[in-house]
Amino acid sequence: MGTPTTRPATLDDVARAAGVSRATASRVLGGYGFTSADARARVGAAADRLGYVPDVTARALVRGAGVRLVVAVIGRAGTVLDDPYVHRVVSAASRVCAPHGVGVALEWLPLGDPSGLVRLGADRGVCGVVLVNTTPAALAAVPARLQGRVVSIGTGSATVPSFDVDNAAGAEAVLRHLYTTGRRRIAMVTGPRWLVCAERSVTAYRGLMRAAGLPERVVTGDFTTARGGRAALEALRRWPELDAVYAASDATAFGVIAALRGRGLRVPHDVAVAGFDDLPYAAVSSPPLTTATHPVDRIAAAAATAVLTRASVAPATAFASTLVARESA
Amino acid sequence: MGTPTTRPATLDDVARAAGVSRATASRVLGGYGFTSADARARVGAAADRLGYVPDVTARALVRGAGVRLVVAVIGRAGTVLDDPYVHRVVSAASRVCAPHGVGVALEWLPLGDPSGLVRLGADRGVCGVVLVNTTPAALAAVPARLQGRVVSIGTGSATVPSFDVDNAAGAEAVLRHLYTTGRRRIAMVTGPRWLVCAERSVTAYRGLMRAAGLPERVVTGDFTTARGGRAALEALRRWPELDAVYAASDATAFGVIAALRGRGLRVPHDVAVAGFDDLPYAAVSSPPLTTATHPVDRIAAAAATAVLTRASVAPATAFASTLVARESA
DNA sequence: GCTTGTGGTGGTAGCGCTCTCAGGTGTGCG
DNA sequence: CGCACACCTGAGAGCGCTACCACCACAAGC
Repeated sequence: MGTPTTRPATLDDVARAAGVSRATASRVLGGYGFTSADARARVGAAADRLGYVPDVTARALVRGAGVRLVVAVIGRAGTVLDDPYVHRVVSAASRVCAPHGVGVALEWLPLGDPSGLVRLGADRGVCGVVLVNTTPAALAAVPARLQGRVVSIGTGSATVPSFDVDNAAGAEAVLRHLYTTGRRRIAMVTGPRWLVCAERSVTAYRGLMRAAGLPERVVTGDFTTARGGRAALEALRRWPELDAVYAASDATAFGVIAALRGRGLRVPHDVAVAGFDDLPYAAVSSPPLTTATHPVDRIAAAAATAVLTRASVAPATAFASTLVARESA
Repeated sequence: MGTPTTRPATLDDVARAAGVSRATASRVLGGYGFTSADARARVGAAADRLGYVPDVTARALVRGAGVRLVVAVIGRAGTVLDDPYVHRVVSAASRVCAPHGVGVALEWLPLGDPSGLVRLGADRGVCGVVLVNTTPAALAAVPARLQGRVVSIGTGSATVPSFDVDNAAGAEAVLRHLYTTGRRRIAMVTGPRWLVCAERSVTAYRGLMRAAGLPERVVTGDFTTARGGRAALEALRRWPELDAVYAASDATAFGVIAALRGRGLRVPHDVAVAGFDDLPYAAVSSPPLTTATHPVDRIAAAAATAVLTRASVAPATAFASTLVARESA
């Protein structure tokens, strides 16, 4: 339980209480090297009698391990940090890191200038980096010292393993649903065009449309609700006949729905709308949004785990995305 | 800029390059003690020529300062960590901490058993704690070593300063709006009853109803959408005549609206619904939700800053909440 | 006997930093 | 001239921990 003393117990205290040397106590607590059953018992007992908690700071110092994981978000402006997507990444990473005594820091890497990575590479406090919204420039800017400590959510590279949702499969599931429910004049509102992983959805959309002999109708979005609304109006202007919109994110879809309604169109009766992400609100929006799942928490947890354990991981891990058919499409 | 060497530069490297002792370099970089203009110039130049970044780990070790801030969420089950509210607290805290080389860790303190605080008190890696969803039990369990390093979002105590939204003012703004738009049979769906800060809204509601000579209609909720829906049905059963619902959170309000519609009632024509939080989705929901602002980001940033700077702060800081009148009420 | 393990232990050198302390060099003043 | 004082500097002692290394005891093999 731990006697509440003024000063937290140190390894020395534990060793002294157990009648062994600091080295032996360290071996027992660290679980390495040879230790007798007797030593293990005594050190263990002493440790939890004193409420011993290892000092991650000292440990990191001597191991050169670092003490916080940086979630580096690449984007156009500081506001990308407000994206609920980023929130979920940070929370999931934090939950993985907490038991290791590792903290999480959220940082912004301006789009086109990922030189901040150099500083992160020089910072000994950093035990690893999770890149969000990867760009080729960022991948190229990863400093040598960080090799093997950087992972990416989104597209990776030979040296940076990636963890991502299977955008193509998600897009296909949604588009197939639109098709089987009779929609043929389907437009897509994309994510930001510089985002490699967002482009995968567009590629999937184009491929599917072509395969079905349907015309391609693409409008650029940026994952936000506001832009989604504007994109919907543009789509309507260019293709007044459209009967479905596939939005690259749920937030976009909400904007699309609001804009369509503003034009007097009924969703899904006149125009079906589907999103991507399956945000919590998607289930309670009006109408409830048809979308595809995006297991951000599992993705971020896997990414953080990979950094923390430094285990060798596959260069690219894809997480399944499945259709959630509700009422908007 | 920093020449990309294999090993990040240390203070020794900087001192040697500047031709001064480590102590002088430390004084210059740390900005304390006496330093000559000459020394300052040379050390500064050497530092950024070498791309020197102080090792927060070593610094924390010698200062006994800790290296991560813990956001401790008190709640019924592990799932409270998925609350978007918590996400925002973590992100805002992280943004404040990042420049200091401090990470953020998210932890869950089971409701009724805040003994985890004892462990945090023994953990030298922890530089402070931000308590979310404070309970009296948690306030009492704060270990001595953590005194002055713990703040609370929600109600505090003599030793734990608090930062919170002005629930009462927010509730009043919303209820006044309902009243002036002609609603008289107003029910409230509350937050969790054990949450001190949530009870402040209920108290405000009761006071206002009483002052207006209106009957009090209170149903217990827990801030979730699902519970909001069930609470709305219960309210409808008990008071079929009601013409407005004040939900203690936007998430609750969404559940309420969905449930009311399920009963064939129109919002706001038959029943007005207002929430509290002003989530991003509130602006695009259908109908757009009337609610009151909850500046979580500013609150969390202030809380984190207080812990980090250890400056003396007022025992309780309230952040204004203002009405956002949209269409649901 | 001597070697070569095998299982266990303690001494101790740092990791990179901060900060105290003992000095050193002026400058002003009695 | 002596003394106080302000300004500046470097040596060095650790912060708590890990891990390298030397050592010891005992057993087995030649």
